[in-house]
Amino acid sequence: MASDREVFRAPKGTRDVLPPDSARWLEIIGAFSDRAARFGYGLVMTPIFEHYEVFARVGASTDVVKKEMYDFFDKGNRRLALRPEGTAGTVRAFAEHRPMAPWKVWYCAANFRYERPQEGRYRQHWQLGAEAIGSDDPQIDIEMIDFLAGFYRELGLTQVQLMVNSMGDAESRARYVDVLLSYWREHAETLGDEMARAEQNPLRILDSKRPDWQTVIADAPKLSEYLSDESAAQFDAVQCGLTAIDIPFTIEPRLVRGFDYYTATVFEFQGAALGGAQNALGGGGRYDKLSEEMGGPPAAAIGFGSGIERLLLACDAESVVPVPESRVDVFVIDTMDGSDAGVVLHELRGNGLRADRSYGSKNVKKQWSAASAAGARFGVMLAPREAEAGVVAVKDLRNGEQVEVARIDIAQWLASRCS
RNA sequence: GUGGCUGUAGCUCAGCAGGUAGAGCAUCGCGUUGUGGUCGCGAGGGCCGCGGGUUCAAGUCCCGUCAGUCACCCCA
Repeated sequence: MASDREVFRAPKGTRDVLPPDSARWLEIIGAFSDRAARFGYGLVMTPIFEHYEVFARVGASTDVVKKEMYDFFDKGNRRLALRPEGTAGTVRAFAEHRPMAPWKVWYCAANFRYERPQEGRYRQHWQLGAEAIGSDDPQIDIEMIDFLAGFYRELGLTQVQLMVNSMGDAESRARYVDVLLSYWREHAETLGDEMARAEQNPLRILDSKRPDWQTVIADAPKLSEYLSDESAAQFDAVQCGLTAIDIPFTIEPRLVRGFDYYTATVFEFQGAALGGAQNALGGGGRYDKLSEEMGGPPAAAIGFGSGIERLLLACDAESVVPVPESRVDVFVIDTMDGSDAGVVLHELRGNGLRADRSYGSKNVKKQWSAASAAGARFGVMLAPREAEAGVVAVKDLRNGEQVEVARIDIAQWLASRCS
């Protein structure tokens, strides 16, 4: 593929995040971390790869497992896989360590899926997520959605729509799936060669975007009509809770989400400002049986994941979370051999100032130019004449005014002006 | 995985119907001697994604490939 002269490129579907753009990532992750702390969620970090079977529990009929998993055998012949989503590894950790329930954790992690890349859809993508394991209280569903809705709001996003649905419990869903499947069979002609998919996972067809199916899908039986009393009551409680805290939502009966493990409440935030089909900003739902399937204790749970790359796209579309201007407080210019600058910088940085310099022997003009390019508020020049007098020249780059400050006072002098 | 579109300097793009590459921004230099940002002038930088084909001649046409992108699939 790559000839000898060709430069290496990041693998298909992956991207580098570089400064200054990376500063937006810090801001977003910081905002999430801060919100997580306010909601009582602690950071969890699980391995980037797990035993293949851990992720396989996500569901045998989900594409993420069936055809998108980066799985491999290691040198010890263990079958492993790169994490395709955040929940499975977290639940595995819960099952393994059995922390006190409810276990409320958040993460920021890269996920890997072998699929055809597009904008907002990558083979390695990052998700911010949270999981609350060990409670079936619908109050925690509400808290979870509040967590994520407020996160978007605090970033400044307004074009975000929340869809909710209930997948019901196992019994109600089984009943519904039967009805749905026979409905698809009645319309086998429309579904054509995709009928096999309908047979394997009837729910999957519901959220299809194929235009020629839309009328058939619209008339399909609704899961809500088959919910057990208990499931319906729980779904009601969630809706009431959301209304009570002024979180607008739409009930979307066709929202089924991609993973087989979901039960009861499911939700998804869509970025209205996002073009294209990649408009799901984040989503999640309950997975009340997953812990047991991982060999853990029975533990009802709920969680969500939110893609950082798509979040950035949404931020671009709404012109929020801009790339911050990179600035330093002070730029040190040394007209001698450059070693004094090192000492001064050590002092400045030790005093909490953001300070930088040029490297290598650069003439004074270039150094001042570099100071300006760095967005420095002050330029501090170390030069023989001033050094003899025990002072340094300090120039306010905003107005060009220059003064002399005693060398021993410089850190204090600047610190008091740059806080 | 299926189908469509795109691929030219670091970035954004122009290059008309095939005749051996241009702009803006960025970078660097100069406008002397210890001072930036603004301004003026100048310079460097492109196997035109890669490989093959058609042609006297290809950035420009054809095929393949890689990558990006759009729709489907699926999802964040």
